[in-house]
Amino acid sequence: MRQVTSGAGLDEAAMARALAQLAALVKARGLNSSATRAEIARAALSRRGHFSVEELATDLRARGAKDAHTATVYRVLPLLVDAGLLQLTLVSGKSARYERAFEREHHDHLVCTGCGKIVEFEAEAVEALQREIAARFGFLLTDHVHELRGVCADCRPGARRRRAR
Amino acid sequence: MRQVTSGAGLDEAAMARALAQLAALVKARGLNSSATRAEIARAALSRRGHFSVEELATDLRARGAKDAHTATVYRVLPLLVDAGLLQLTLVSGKSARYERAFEREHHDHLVCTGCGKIVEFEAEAVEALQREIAARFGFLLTDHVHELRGVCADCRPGARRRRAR
DNA sequence: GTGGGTGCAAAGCTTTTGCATGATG
DNA sequence: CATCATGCAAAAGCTTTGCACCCAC
Repeated sequence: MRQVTSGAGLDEAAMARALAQLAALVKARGLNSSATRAEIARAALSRRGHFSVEELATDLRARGAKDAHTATVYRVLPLLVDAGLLQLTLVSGKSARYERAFEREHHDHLVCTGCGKIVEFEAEAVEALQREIAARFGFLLTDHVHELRGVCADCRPGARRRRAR
Repeated sequence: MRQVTSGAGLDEAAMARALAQLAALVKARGLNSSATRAEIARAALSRRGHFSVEELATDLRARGAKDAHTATVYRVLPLLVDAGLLQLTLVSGKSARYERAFEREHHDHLVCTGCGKIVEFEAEAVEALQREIAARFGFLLTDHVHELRGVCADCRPGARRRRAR
């Protein structure tokens, strides 16, 4: 298994590919195009790591001019997920969190319950087992949630203090 | 890997053991005993499968007499989890769902997105890999969320599409 | 012009919290 | 009687929805 990094943001060419992919879905569904939607997509894809709807809405507000309202963001995000630009992650916790999925490899999460640190990893052996399990019960696997929770080295006794957060 | 069944409810002896375990935690924490709390524990342990807080509260109301209020159920459930009687599960979805953990073996879930069917399975190989992954990053694993989502055989038309992750 | 998209406000749900009252040790 | 537990109501998130208006096709 190996660690996976969030990597840098998308360059303009990649951003264009992402928007094209979104446009394709929009067209396929017979929807209209929209500057606001594209703006939300840009903001979302510019984010590093995991973000909440509220954080994204704040970013959009900071971009000045056109500020997409929270309700609109809520309406648009599922579309971005369907378009493969984003994915929903880190299910534990109250509010939904997203992260970029476009031109990123699949990965799961290891979260420290002490400091909140998140390690992203990819383990093909686990993926294979998941497919095997699903097949064994006659399921066609479409998706999965896999989050490991534990205490990282820094947050364990032996290291120093443990600061709340 | 193998399937795990919810099994029948607890018999009276097991119920007594569960309540004793809860009492032990209560004592350890210097809390008071309480009939309401025991009643909530009984109702929760009598449930089959997965249940929401609201469903449990309804059960309690149906038991007549003493009806524990929803707020109380919310307050008590975490204690039952800490006592090892229940565990939080099926994280996808809006509201929290619990299931009995007392005298049951660990398992994860395979959920059909078509009909909602849930298969509970136990895969030691996956557990081992999870420990290995955590160790590799210096984490002490305390918990995990692992939910596979797919479409079961009954919900798939004879012609089968393809959609792997 | 028709139908989708968005801003805004209000509603909806689930969960948490404050306070007064009642139970426990 | 000093705490803890509970009922009740109200608040507090997070997310969805209704409606009027705007924009794309």
